[in-house]
Amino acid sequence: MPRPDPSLAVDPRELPRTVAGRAFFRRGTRRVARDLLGAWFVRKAAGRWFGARIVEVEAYLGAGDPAAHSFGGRRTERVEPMYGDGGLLYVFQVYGMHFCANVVTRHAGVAEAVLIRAAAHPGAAARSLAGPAKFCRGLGLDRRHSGMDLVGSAEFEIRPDPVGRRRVGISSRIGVDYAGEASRWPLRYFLREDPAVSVRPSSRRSRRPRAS
DNA sequence: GACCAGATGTACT
DNA sequence: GTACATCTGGTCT
Repeated sequence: MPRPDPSLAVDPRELPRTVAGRAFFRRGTRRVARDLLGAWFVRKAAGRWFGARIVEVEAYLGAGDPAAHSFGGRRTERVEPMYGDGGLLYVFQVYGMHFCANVVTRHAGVAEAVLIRAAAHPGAAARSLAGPAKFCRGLGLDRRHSGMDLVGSAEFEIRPDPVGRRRVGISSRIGVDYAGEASRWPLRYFLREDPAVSVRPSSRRSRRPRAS
């Protein structure tokens, strides 16, 4: 079981007090996505606390969203956690070597989720969590965590930012060109001017067509 | 900034 | 069997 990066250690006394409960995750997916900005993703492992502050997310809107793994009601073993109750973790592997973590939203049977694209930690290099796979690597998340609960868990919790939302940027989602029109939907949310945001507007690359 | 390789699970034929 | 993925790091210009 991969461990969190030691540089992501946190002092529980310095985290926001409130722990997100079931109701937080059962709200509308875009609402949850925005409210995850600034929130701390916390993992307790080996008797220590680790975590990072979420600075960039994307909403995936279930059966009606061609970019979502649950598009058209697709229901396979991999995506099953998306059909669970709000507050579950959905972790999947891409490109054979990377993992991406999502927070499941709404209620059981509605397969929507929020992808965590980037986070930050005062003790870690500025861009070390700038990307969904980097976030998973930093926190030691992989497929075995898919389906775990972020509510009432001994290992995971989300602590929303009590300060409220700061300057939020909105754009289209990254890396979903295969989804056609839906790739332009404004479902990516990020904290403006945070150095850990994974893709800067000026450096976004257009996806190359896959070589055959 | 642009381009490319990497390594394998997952979905579908 | 086959195509491709909610990506990253390195190289080259």
